[in-house]
Amino acid sequence: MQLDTLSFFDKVYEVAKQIPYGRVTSYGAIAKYLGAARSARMVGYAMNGSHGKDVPAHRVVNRKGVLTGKHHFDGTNLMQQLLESEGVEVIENQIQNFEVVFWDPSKHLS
DNA sequence: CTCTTGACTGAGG
DNA sequence: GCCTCAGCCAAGA
Repeated sequence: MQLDTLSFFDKVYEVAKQIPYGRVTSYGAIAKYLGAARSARMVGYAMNGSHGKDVPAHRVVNRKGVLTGKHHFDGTNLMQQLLESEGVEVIENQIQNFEVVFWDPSKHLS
């Protein structure tokens, strides 16, 4: 995939789609992988437009493993349910065993 | 071009 | 560890 021909938003989507089932990553990790480590906010901002696409936005959380973006999903706990259905334990918007389920794109992708 | 908007992050207290 | 502040920067108006 030629990321250089895509807009920043599209790059984020491409990486997000690579997140394995039952794993999660952070906005900063994605940004870093894209070579824009200072644009973590943009990653989250980009996810705003991820609706309608096959982007697992629920697998992207902030560095603490907190579902900061759950408010952008339909229900109040839809994001949490999606994660739990994948085997990720979530309590009060906080991912449990975050270090275990964390998936770093810069380490798993070429 | 300028200004605003953030689903963030790291540093400092 | 928590809270607050400031820097970050792409996209859209």
